[in-house]
Amino acid sequence: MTSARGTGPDTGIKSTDTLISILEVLQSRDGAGVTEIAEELDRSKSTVHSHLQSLRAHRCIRKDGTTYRLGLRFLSFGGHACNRTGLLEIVRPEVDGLVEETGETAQMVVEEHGRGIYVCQSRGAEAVRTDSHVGTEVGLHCTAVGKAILAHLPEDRVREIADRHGLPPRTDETVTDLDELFAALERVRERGYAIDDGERIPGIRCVAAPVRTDDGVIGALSVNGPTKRLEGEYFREKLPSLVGRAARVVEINATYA
Amino acid sequence: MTSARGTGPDTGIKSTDTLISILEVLQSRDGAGVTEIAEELDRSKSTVHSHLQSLRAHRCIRKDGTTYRLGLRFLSFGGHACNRTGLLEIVRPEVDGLVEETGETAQMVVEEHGRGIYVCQSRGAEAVRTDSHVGTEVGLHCTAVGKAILAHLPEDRVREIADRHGLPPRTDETVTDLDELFAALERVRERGYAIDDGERIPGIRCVAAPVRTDDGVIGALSVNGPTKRLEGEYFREKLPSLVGRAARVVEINATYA
DNA sequence: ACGAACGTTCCTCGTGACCGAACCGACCCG
DNA sequence: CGGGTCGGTTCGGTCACGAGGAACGTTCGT
Repeated sequence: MTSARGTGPDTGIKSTDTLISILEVLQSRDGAGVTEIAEELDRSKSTVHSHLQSLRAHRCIRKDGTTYRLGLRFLSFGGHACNRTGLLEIVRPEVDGLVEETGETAQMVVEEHGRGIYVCQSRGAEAVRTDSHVGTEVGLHCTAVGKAILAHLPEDRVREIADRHGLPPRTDETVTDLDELFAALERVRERGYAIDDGERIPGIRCVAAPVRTDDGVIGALSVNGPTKRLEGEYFREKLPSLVGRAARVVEINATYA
Repeated sequence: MTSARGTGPDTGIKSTDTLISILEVLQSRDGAGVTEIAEELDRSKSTVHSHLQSLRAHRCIRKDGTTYRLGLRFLSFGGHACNRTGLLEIVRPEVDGLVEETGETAQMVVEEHGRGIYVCQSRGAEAVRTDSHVGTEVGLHCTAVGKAILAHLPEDRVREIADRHGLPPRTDETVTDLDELFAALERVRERGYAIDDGERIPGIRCVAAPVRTDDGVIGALSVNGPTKRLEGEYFREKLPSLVGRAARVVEINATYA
């Protein structure tokens, strides 16, 4: 069984391990007190307290009364991370365009360390409210964006990712078998786009197209919405063509920038 | 002069100090190598290296060939930080609305630790390209959003912030005197909105309105654009009324959520 | 007014962060 | 091809410093 000290890897600088585990607790609870964190991580209150003090001195967390919360400084770090290539500038108009054309939710997801991260999202007026937003992490095997990305990664890379993160089921529809996943990826390559039919959230369908440059896949664009609105010819023909076109525009702008 | 060990405070957990200083270097350079970071921070290569290894194991940074870069995981932390109240959900439509009405750039800025951080931004087709994006940090004294926020903070809080961060000049127009700043804040309170006329970036004007709830100011909304398009009655009357109306909508939705 | 629960401070001990130096591999010269 | 340079990576000893327990202060609720 895994150690009582959270779930993170125990490697390199130990203080960093505890630091990150504290951040993870803050993230999972939307803020917490010293005792709460200490118990969760099975560490002394004083240890947690001094870490929190240090993080606060660096403006990484904020203290509202007696509860500590993640700070906005991480947005600053993260913003730099995904804006360094000017990617957002290129992506936003296309994501907004997809929302205008469909009225649903559209987003751009980028792969990093075998996980998908939303870097841009736009929601239509009638769009369903999901819990996802910029910064949300998703597994690659259970989302359309994920499969669109995986389909264009080298096979051993896919195995490595599946090995590292597993294929945890999110709903009854989630692909949990590696061979089955590879078959799905083959279909994605044939069609040029990926779909997710309730594999992450029941009742939610999603169409995604990969965004590829000379460096390989840099991410995927997608539109998602309720199954009842996304069906028939619209779901099978129109939506893939809209998403695909947007993805190609991003590709072109990304390669000449 | 300042110490050779970066600029951060030396308090609490020392490893955290070095960790953050490394992140700061990565941020300021858009990625860097081990040696480069070690020299910048005046530390041994091995120290920097083990920190980088550790950060990478936690998916906080990525390694492209031989250069290390900030990772998207920070977006995940930051996203949680600014989305916990559902604020973004409320703000985005208003920011987008302002862009539609003006064609310029609009944004929401939130104060934290005496600095302003962009949590939402939208750019019109004709909007000027500035270097700001979600996650960008700005000083409060030299921006319209900042002054809109400061104007509704307690006076001692303002002094504290000015004391901590100073009033560094960004352009010839920047307010650098504390009394002058207080006078400006008084005008902001009278008018209900704040302006920035080239105080941060020459040739760029900005109109901002505070967003206040029972908890105090939670941030400010603003529109900015080139001086030549933002002038006369439009700048003095129309724009403030548009921005103010959007801010009030956010206020209402934020208090009943 | 009392007790409980929590955040904060203090102090002591054992360890892990730091460094220097050696190692390795890539790249660039002649 | 071979030597040199520049970068990243590995290794082991040392001593500052982070961990932890206990005591203290404060803020609740009753």
